[in-house]
Amino acid sequence: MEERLEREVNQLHASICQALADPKRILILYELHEGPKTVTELKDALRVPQPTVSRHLKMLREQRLVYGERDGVSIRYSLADARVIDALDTMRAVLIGGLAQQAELAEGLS
Amino acid sequence: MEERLEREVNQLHASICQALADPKRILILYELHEGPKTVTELKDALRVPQPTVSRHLKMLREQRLVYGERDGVSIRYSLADARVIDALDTMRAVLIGGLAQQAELAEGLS
DNA sequence: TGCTTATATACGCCTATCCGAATGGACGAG
DNA sequence: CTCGTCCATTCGGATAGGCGTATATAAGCA
Repeated sequence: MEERLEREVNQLHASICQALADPKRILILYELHEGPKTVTELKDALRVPQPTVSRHLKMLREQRLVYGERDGVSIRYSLADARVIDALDTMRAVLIGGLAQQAELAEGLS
Repeated sequence: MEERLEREVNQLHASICQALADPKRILILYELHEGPKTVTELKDALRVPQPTVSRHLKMLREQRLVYGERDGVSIRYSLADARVIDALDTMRAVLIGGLAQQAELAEGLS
């Protein structure tokens, strides 16, 4: 049973990572880190069609990474947990580390 | 041009997150965090067919999250950067936070 | 009610990913 | 060299994700 639960938590863990596995969603999260924004503001900032933004927001909502509050005619989205940005920054650092290592290798070949 | 570069880095950022977006790969990374392991050891620990392990390792290798060194007849894999585990732990904390919030909501309904 | 703006969803298409089963390739023992 | 072990890759089918277009829902206002 503990086995079963652990598998499920792991599945959720993967799902939440999956939500980060798209460039546009990453951009959305970084945008929201600067403060709450409406769908229109996001679509203008990212230069992406509105349905695309909404679909990505839906996925982020389902993973509880963001939430939206109606504000008159528009809906203002916010980060649900700023730690997501920490995780993204860490992954970016790992990425840079990998690129540096790759560059060293290339250097060695010359 | 700066625009172009930023898009590319973002794509890589997403790719590296994509590598985390699978339960088995998450388990592999946590296993490797305990120390280097061979493919056979991983397949036994995760109770997964060997080709599956190899395919996942390939993806992790391509993202430079792990690397393998031949050790006689087997290949010993290691984490390339322990910070990946930090990021995973952070995401797991975010996940737990979301679940707690979900539980509060459910509580409120009773 | 009727119109406009803002957001969400549905549909169809394409691409990517996952898996299991089978195959291929590298190493060491004898 | 041959065999057995360990690991990697390929193939085919099923599933999921992303996008653009078109459409639906919701709020505000006349």
